[in-house]
Amino acid sequence: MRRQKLADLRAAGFDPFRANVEPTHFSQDAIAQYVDEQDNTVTVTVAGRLITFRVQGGSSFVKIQDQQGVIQLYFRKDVLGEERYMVFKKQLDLGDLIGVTGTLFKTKTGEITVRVESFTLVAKALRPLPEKWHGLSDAEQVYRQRYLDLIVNQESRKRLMTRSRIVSHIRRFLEDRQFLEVETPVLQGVAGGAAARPFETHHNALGTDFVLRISLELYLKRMLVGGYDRVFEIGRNFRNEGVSRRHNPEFTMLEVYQAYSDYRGMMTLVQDLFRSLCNDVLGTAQITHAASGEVIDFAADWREVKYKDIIREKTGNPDWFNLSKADKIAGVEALGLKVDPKWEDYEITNEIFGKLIEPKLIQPTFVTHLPKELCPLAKITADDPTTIDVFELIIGGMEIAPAYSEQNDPDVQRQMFEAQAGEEVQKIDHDFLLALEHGMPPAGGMGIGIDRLCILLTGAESIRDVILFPQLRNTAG
RNA sequence: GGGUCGAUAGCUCAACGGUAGAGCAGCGUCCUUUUAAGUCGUUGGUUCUGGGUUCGAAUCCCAGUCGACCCA
Repeated sequence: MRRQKLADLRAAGFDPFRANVEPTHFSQDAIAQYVDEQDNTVTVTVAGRLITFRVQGGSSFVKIQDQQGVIQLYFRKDVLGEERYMVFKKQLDLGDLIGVTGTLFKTKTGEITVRVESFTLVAKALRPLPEKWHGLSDAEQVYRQRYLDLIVNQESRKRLMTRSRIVSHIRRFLEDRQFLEVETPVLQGVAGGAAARPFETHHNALGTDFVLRISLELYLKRMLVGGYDRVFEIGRNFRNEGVSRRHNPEFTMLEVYQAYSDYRGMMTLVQDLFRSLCNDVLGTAQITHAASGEVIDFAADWREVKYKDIIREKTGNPDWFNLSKADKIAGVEALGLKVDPKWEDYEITNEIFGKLIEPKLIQPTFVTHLPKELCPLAKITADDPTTIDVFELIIGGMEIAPAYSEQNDPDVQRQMFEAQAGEEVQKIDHDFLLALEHGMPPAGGMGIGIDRLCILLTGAESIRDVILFPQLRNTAG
C-alpha cells in the first residue's frame, strides 16, 4: 500500500525523496515563539516524523516529532484547498517525514499548534511504525533497530540524549580547568594499563599483529612526559571478555591526568565533576538507584574509608591482615564465600571486597589505599609498603572511578611490571618505561567508565540501555 | 561456558493436544478543535528453524538459532 502511494505520487510528478524543506525552528523552539492571546500571528516552518494521525472529516490533527520533541499540526480543508487536503489525507502515512509551514495558535484545550498552510512530504516511510501505545518492547529489536526504539520510546530518547549531554559537559568541565583533549592509538603492540584479554588483529602492510587497546593509561602518561601537564581522552576500550548487564565488549572510558597533583587532588576533581553534572545536566543531586531502589544523594558528604579498615569492619577481625593464609580462607568461608586455595592472600581478601562489600556501597564512597598487588601503576604508600596511594570510587555498588598517585619512578615501575607479568615478559611495554626514564612529573590520574556513569545518572538497569548499539551476536544474513 | 525463561499478524499480547484470535497499525466509510480521538465495516499468519511423537502439534519430546535474566 505504501509503495502504491509512493508510485502514485511519482506518477503525479512528485518524488518525495527528491524534496526538502528549510525548517525555521525545532518543535519546542517553535512552540516558544507563540505570543499569548495572539493566534495566527507567528509563522513557522517545522519538520519531523508523523507519529499521530487524527482525521475528522474536513479538519485533522496530527503530530510530528523532531530532535526536540513533539509538536501538533492542524490541517483544514478550507485552508489547504480540496486537492491538497486530499493529498494529505490519502497519500500520507504514520512514519512519513514531512515539513509544514503555518501559523501558531492555541487549541481550546490549550495546546500550541501549527495551523498548516502548506506541507511537503520529504521522505516516505515504506514500513509501519511499531505500536504507539505499548511502544517497542522486544529487547532484541530495541537494540538491533535502535532507531525504532528512539522514535517510539520516549524514555530511550531521553536517556540516550542525557548521555550526549553528560559527555559534552565533561569535556567543558575539563577544558575550563585547562585540560587538553588528546587522541592516542587504538591499535597497540602491547595491551597495557589494565589486566584484561584484548582483541587481536593484524596489519597487512606492516606485516605485524596488533591488539585493540584495553586502557588509555600508558599513552596519556607519555603525554605527561611530553609536557602536556593536564590531559584527558574520552575513548573506546575493547575487552575480549564476558558480556553482561555491566559489560559491553567495547566501552567508553574517560582518563584524566594532572601533573603536580595526586590521588587526593583527583578526589576533589571527581567530586566537583559530579556536583556540576548534577547541577547542569540532571538538575538534581538525588538519583534513584535502579537495582536497590535506594536514593543516592550526591550532595551529601562522600564517605572515605581505607580498604584495610573496611575489610576489618566486614570480617570483624582487627587483626585480619596478620592472619595466615589458612586462617584467611577459613574466615572467608565463614562469611559464606568459596575461594580457591591456590589464590594469593590478597585475592582471597579481595573476594570479600568484591562480593560482600562493593555491591552494598550504594552511596558515593572512596575506598583508599588498596593492596599494591591490585595495581602496578600507582605509588606505594609512604607509611605502609603493602598499599598504594589510590582510591576506588564506588557508587551504586559499581566501580565508577579509580584514581592513583601515578608511579613515576622508572625503576620501581619496571619491577612492578616484571612482578605482574611473571613469565609473560613480552607483555611489558618497554617503550613506556623508556618514556618514564626521561622523567614524568608527579601526577594524579583518574579513569571514569562513561557507560557506568550513565547507568548511574540515568537510573538505567543495564549498560545496553545507555549504549546506542550494544554488541549482539551476528545474525545469519 | 553452565542454568532458568522466552520467540504466535507490522507492534503489544491471547489461544486445555482438536477451526490460530484481540487491541493498535493497515484498507474502506462517516465526522472541521482532537489528546491512546470516536463510528461502522474489513484485510492480514512459514505460530523462530529442522526433526520426532500423535488420527491430529502454536501447544508434548529432541536438536539448533536468536534474545533476556542468573551464575562462572
